[in-house]
Amino acid sequence: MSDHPTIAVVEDEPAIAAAVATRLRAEGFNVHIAVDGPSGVALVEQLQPDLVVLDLMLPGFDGIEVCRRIQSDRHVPVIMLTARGNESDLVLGLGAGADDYITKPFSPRALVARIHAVLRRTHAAPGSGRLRHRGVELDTSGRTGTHDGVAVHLTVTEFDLAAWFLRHPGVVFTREQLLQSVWGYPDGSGERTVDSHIQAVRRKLGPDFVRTVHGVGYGLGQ
Amino acid sequence: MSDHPTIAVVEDEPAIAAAVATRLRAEGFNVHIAVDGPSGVALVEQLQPDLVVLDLMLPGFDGIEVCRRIQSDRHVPVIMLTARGNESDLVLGLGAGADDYITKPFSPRALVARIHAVLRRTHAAPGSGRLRHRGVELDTSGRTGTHDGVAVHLTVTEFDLAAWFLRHPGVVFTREQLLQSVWGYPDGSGERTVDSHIQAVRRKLGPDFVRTVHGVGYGLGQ
DNA sequence: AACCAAGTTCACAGATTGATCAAAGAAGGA
DNA sequence: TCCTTCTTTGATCAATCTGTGAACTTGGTT
Repeated sequence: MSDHPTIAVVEDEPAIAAAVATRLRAEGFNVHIAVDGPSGVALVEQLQPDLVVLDLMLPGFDGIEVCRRIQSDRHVPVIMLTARGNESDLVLGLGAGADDYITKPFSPRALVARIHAVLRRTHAAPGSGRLRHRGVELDTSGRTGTHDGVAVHLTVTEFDLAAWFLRHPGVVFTREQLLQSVWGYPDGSGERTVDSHIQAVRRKLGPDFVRTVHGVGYGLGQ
Repeated sequence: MSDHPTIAVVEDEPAIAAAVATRLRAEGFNVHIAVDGPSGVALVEQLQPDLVVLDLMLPGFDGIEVCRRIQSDRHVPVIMLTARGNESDLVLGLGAGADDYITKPFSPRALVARIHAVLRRTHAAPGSGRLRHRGVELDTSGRTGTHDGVAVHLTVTEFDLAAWFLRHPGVVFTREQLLQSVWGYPDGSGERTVDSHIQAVRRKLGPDFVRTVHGVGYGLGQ
């Protein structure tokens, strides 16, 4: 994690987005903005922010859908922005994994207060011990895993390897890098070792869980 | 256990849920929200909160059912929210294991007061309580245990070890961690000691009570 | 199409780790 | 003190995991 928390703001009204961003930057946050659903999802996946401020009324597809997609990979704290009185959306939003909400119009101060509250809450329990991606879920405290809802048995190495990929989505590692970081080996010991365990992980968590990059190495499947 | 008590709020009206959550957070509680029965049950199982605030009128399946499922694993204090005058539900709710109730509309202050009262009652005597999991039940005040209803004799170490697992469901501990936390030993003293007591606990509380994680240690059986 | 490089699969020997047991040592009560 | 009960420890055996090479398949290049 960085020094200052990173926040993604997904909001289509530029005036509001800019106002929020300015205020949050003044508070010392690192702020990035997206103006519609698809780019919001992309931003969150790329940025891996500490928190997302999400407008429920968005062009493209709506905030509920964004919320769901954001959460499918891993849990990111979400604060929803909503029009007053839109109760049903709220219910859906909280159900889709939002952590809190605030109704428009809101004061910047109120938003900042909520953000601090949510960050305090989620950071205190670091990572919450759960890693998710597609149909795969790992519980790092219990060292258990599920694939499409069914529990799978993972050996220590398999678990560590899978967890490594889940913690570094989108990054491709060479076999040597994996031996160093996952195994802790100094260097050069058998590269087939990695292949073997990749095979085991694929068998247990699905063939597409890890992606092969020919001539380079492996990374988390898209 | 954490510094601040954790509370799960299961309530479908977002306005009420949010109001309650805000108030409770201001009191220093860790608050999580679910908006229907099924996700409520899931939340409680995942979160293992210190207390549950539960609306009796819920979409999905009703609060009584939620209450029953929540309690099946272990006892969690439950405060029910109910509409005034719905006496029959109250009776059912209290029968299903709720600890207290409060009728809508209620003042946040009243709810907070009840929560403190219930927590005092259950937490204050930290040695008095019941721990449950599957067919195993431990009475921490009497230091007695039952397995599938029949009383079993547990030695001090066995009881403490079993209780430790019950208080940390889903978490896997190394032998060294167990020696530190259950035995209070500084380090390095015989790891076979742990094995021996695990064996004893298994013999008395069932082979699946503790789960072995090869290469890591032990955890409460799933 | 043919070729070479890189990735996949498989089986198994060796190593690591866990289960079990017996017995010595400690603690506590009669 | 003696006896009982509990705890700890080391030895042995069984289960499980890891690393490795060889055969085989796939992908990229000329």
